[in-house]
Amino acid sequence: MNLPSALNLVEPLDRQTLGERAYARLADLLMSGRLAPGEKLSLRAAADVLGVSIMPVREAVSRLVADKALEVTPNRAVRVPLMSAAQFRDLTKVRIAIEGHAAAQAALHHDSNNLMGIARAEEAMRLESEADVPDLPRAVELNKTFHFAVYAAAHSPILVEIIRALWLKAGPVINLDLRANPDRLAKGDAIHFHAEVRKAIEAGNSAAAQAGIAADIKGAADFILSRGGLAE
Amino acid sequence: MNLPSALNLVEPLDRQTLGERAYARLADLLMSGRLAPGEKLSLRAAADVLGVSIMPVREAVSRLVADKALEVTPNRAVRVPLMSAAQFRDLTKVRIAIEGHAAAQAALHHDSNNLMGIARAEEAMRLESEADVPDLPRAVELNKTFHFAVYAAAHSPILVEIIRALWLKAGPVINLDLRANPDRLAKGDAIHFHAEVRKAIEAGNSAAAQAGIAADIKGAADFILSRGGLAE
DNA sequence: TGCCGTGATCTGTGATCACAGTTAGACTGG
DNA sequence: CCAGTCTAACTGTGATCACAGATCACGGCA
Repeated sequence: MNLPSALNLVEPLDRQTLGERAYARLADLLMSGRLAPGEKLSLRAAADVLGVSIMPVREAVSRLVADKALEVTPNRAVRVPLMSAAQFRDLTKVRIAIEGHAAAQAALHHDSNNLMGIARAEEAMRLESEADVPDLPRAVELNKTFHFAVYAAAHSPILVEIIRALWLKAGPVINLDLRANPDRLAKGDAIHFHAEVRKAIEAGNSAAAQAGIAADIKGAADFILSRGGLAE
Repeated sequence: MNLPSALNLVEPLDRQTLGERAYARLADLLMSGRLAPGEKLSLRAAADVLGVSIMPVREAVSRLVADKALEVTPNRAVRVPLMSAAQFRDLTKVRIAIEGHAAAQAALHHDSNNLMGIARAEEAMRLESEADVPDLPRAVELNKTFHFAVYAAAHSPILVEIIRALWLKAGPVINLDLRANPDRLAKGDAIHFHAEVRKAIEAGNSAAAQAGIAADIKGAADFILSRGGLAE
């Protein structure tokens, strides 16, 4: 190991396996709500769309099933799980606890990079939602960007990973709805809470950051529940 | 659906897939620390041991990799991840936050069934650790039983699932060590904290339940860290 | 008209094969 | 005795095939 000396900046040639890419693709579909609860997913059809054999898709799906972001029914059919109102309430409570905790940690442990990322993400989403004709899919994406910018500031990879898994479950329910209803975005609740969270984190006020995230999550969840589209 | 009339008590023939069984087996090995960090795992060898082809093992492993309970190195070798001290501290902090939260919820939402389960689990582990020659693997198992009896009392399936994933990561580090060192078990810290947790939950004292679990987790983690076996 | 058998077609699961990349060890040349 | 090379045995990944079970539409019987 004596010679190279020069280019140490060669990144290790990210050899992404097809399975990983398939996973990333499907996970994105779920998180952004383009796959609706109850919707079925055929391995072969998905493989066809992705232009690969079913093997990579199988790996991706088995991961998502492990995360309970997908489920395979006793009748051998893969679909995105239907969520009962009770389950959704449970999920929301857990999200408030964990994401709230992450926001509080972010207020305590952030660095300047984090602040910049959070501020930029907040502004991007604010601009989009104040546009005359907001691009809803883009708003959903920007909302995610903002939240994860906050959580990244907690400097806890494990926490971020857990939250990602939660979003994988919540995405189909929440974002499917948001896509169909510009109303709530226009109302500006999310924008308002996001600003509060940003200011709280900048001020190092962990309790306020936690409360802001909790209010944001609860607001969206109550909106979904009030529309009564959930089973049982 | 008019005719059967007779046996309504036929359980739906739990068709467990080979992949699931392989997953359960490997997950158990990890959680109980029988697979040490850094240890390599060959798909074909594992398939051979389990008496199946490599397909079910592949599914099981890809799930565990998704959970970061296993990892596949850039050189194509699956192994139990090595954990740095920093990562272990992060994991411990997250565990304290989440499992503490679950214990607090358990104190608030438990029912009598839960109390019975918790009391029974606590006693079983106390008896084992007070034996002349404690069966360490069994003690590890009973410790897990107790903790999950507590978390089940929170009545939040999602929370329990998250904690399970955390134990999958912590198992190899913590239980490998515990298996080799009866000292800490004999010292009785865990037993002491468990009793406190049980009493707190029975009394509906959420703060005390949370503190007890936190102390239990922190005690074990500090013990591991003090032995300095972790990298970096 | 209403119901039930039936077969074609689809499902996920599992096994097997092919392949490229890695590793370890014997071997060779200095 | 050590550095280098080459080979043989392994690794996970991906594709393909085989199969049992589920689904659904068609058609005939009541």
